[in-house]
Amino acid sequence: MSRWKPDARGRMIAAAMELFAERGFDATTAGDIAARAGVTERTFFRHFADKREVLFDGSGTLTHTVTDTILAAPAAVPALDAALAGMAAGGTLLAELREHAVRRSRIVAATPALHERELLKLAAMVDATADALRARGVADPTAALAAHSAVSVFHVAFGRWVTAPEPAPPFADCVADAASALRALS
Amino acid sequence: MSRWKPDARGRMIAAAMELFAERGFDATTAGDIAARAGVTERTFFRHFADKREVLFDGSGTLTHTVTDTILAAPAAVPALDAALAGMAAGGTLLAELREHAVRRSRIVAATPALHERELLKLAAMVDATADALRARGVADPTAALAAHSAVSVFHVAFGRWVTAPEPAPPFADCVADAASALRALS
DNA sequence: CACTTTATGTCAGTCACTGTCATCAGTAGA
DNA sequence: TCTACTGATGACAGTGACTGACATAAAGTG
Repeated sequence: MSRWKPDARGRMIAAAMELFAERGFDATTAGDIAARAGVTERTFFRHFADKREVLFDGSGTLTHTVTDTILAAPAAVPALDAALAGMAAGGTLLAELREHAVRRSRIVAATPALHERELLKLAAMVDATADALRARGVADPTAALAAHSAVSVFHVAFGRWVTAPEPAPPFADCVADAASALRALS
Repeated sequence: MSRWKPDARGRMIAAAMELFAERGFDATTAGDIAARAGVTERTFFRHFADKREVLFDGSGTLTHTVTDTILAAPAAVPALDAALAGMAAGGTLLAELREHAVRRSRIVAATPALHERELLKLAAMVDATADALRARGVADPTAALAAHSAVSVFHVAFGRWVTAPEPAPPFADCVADAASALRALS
């Protein structure tokens, strides 16, 4: 018998999602989340750098999947195509947890502070994508612009995917639609 | 003789820029800024929604210039071209205050919290740009993607413009360079 | 000259977040 | 088995961002 119940981190994430959905982000204190998870406020801040981060626990994994896919693409694949393949791969990660992704996105959309943090995570994805492209030999500013474009496609595709009525379309279809609209621009 | 010295807002902005540059954002309290500007902390928060906003006072004007330019473009101009024209127009606004823009961008780059807020302002520019394009009859997802693309070009162009050695190139040249790299992607 | 509006000061309060120290289960080594 | 040592947690005090409520007085308005 261990001293503490296991998966305190997971309990805090679940508690935060519930409380944010029930009362909203601003009306929920860090202490509230901690109490529902059965820990102290101090423990909450040991796991999460700030109150917003509790909703963005998987963003590192997502970005990692994206860059792995880009780096694994054959060298002949053009920059934008490689980046878009990364986005599609990241999407399959989300698709496994659609219910969670939808609930989470509703909470984020309802809270300016969380929306702002989401933009930071997307920017981190842009940077990581650009780094991966540079590692493939793509020069700036092409690498940066391809990364921006691909993440914009991901962003638009994600927005359509989470708001689509059930049964949800495959995430890859949303990416393909947005990508073709992007290519039609110029 | 008036009761208060005029332009409290401008004094607070100047004081914040000085203090952030001297000691950094985190080591500067709202009270410090207020004191240097000759007001109280409460007055600071009456003018700025939070400590970060003091560095983003002109962002509304910038976005407004962008959308005005987009709406004023002839109807025959394609979506992406209209959006890029808006970005170039916004750039001329910055070019008038290059010294300020450069100092400000250094402070923002050195502070994660300010970088995050800047992303929010860019996202607001994306939304406003997309709205302007929709008002021109551009449908989604094309409007959203053209807006994202144009603001990405602005972002990349701005980054190159502020870090360019003197004499600085015209902002419009930076936009043109980034735009042609964007078009070369697909 | 009243009356209102506007920009500020004052003060108390909540809450996000941090530093520090104590506690104690589990683990590794003597 | 005894003894450090490690790691996750609790307890607690402190700083600073931000808010609400009320007071004040210059400047505008009739």
